[in-house]
Amino acid sequence: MPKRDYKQFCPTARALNVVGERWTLLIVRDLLIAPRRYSDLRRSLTGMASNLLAVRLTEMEDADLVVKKHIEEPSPRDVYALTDRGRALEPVLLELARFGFPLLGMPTDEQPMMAERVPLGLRAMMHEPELPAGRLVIRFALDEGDQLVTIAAQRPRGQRLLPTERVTVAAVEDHDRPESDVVVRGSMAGLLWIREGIIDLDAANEQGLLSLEGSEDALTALRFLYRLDAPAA
Amino acid sequence: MPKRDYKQFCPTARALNVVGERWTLLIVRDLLIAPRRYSDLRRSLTGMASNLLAVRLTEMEDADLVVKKHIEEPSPRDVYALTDRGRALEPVLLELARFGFPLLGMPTDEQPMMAERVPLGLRAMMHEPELPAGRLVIRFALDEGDQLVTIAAQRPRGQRLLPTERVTVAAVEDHDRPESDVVVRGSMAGLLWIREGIIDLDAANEQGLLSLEGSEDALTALRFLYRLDAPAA
DNA sequence: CCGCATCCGTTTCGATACTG
DNA sequence: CAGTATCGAAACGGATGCGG
Repeated sequence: MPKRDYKQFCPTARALNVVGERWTLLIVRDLLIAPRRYSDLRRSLTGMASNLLAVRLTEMEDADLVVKKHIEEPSPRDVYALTDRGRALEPVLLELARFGFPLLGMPTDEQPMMAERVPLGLRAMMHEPELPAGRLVIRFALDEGDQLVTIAAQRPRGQRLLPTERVTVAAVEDHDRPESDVVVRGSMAGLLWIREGIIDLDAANEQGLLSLEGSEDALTALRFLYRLDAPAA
Repeated sequence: MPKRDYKQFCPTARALNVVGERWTLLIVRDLLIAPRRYSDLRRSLTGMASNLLAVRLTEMEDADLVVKKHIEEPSPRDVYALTDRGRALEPVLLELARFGFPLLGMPTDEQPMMAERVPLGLRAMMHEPELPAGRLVIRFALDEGDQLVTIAAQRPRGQRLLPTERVTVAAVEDHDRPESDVVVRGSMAGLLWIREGIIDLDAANEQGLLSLEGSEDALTALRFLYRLDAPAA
């Protein structure tokens, strides 16, 4: 089996030997949200040949990016989950997403916004290095077509920004929903329109595209984190 | 011309539409160090077909990652240089390199350490988020086979770590070499051996693989930034 | 249905040879 | 030096089949 390989002594080349093939990083992207089964991945990876998904998954198992495991809850089935090494690709995916935002444009009928892509998109849109001090819990209730995505972005309490207390974005179940300093209602597209400068926050609010609720301080922090203020013309 | 394209409304997928093909990110890696001409790239990208390099470069020009320009200094020739959008890939390359380090192993005869890869490698090896306070100028004088690579890693003076004052690693010309707090002599392989835990800093020093010179504080900071202390067993 | 495997036409890649 | 041209090999995309 002659697998293609960059024959260079270089960490980037070594990384691309493992994740450089077509679809591999998009599989990681999906598994970063949650473990998924084969057919979930198939649905998400439109345009990928079914056999190719099977090939990639075994390659990724060989490269120790992914494990296939059997779970009983909520119903018995096999799922693919990231290993520690696979999760180590999260920073790569976030930086790729940041690079890709200016190329994104707006959703269309053929390429609609999908609810599964909201969590990673929110993380990538947030500008972590310039976090304001203090604790901030944001709750996003975004209506994506048929699905309501509820997510909490939380910066843990703490004086200094340690690497382990990075902001996290996670789905929130109803029963353990944290107290929120800000609630964002609307849609991902609304956030994108504002970021692109197509409309500003007030206009979006008036048109019902995006509404923010919370204390003045928390709203300021949110606008800062997500760049929701009108860019200087 | 049916170009392959992930048909998804997703910033990561959009990014991979532009940089996901084979060799593209390795070209960016090389151009991040300095503009290069066609034949420089050919030498660096061993194993790449020459026609494919030409194809990639025009694709990358179309995608506004690269521009071809004519320069007169030091001698008249055409070079390829990154655009702003191309340089925006630097964080992606750094994260990929960080992911790839554990897969790197040690240089061999077929895959030797190349001097051109030292600067990006040093940046990726450095652990930026945990920078100690204060100013620190490190000078690396690394002997890679036939070439002596001299580089300065400098953290600008300043109280807080602002995103614009990230640590930079740049080649240092003799005439504008800054004062250094630490001088590291040896080779990249020496650094890697220490990081892999194969030998410790003292042993490397005794065997002439790596030597550090500088004040006690600066040495402590350096060992911290580059993880040169023996990992807890 | 779910989780693949097989087949086949098309696209991309790698190696080498060749040109202005 | 800076690319083109050519061609066989590998990878990909799409459809279809098939056992559990």
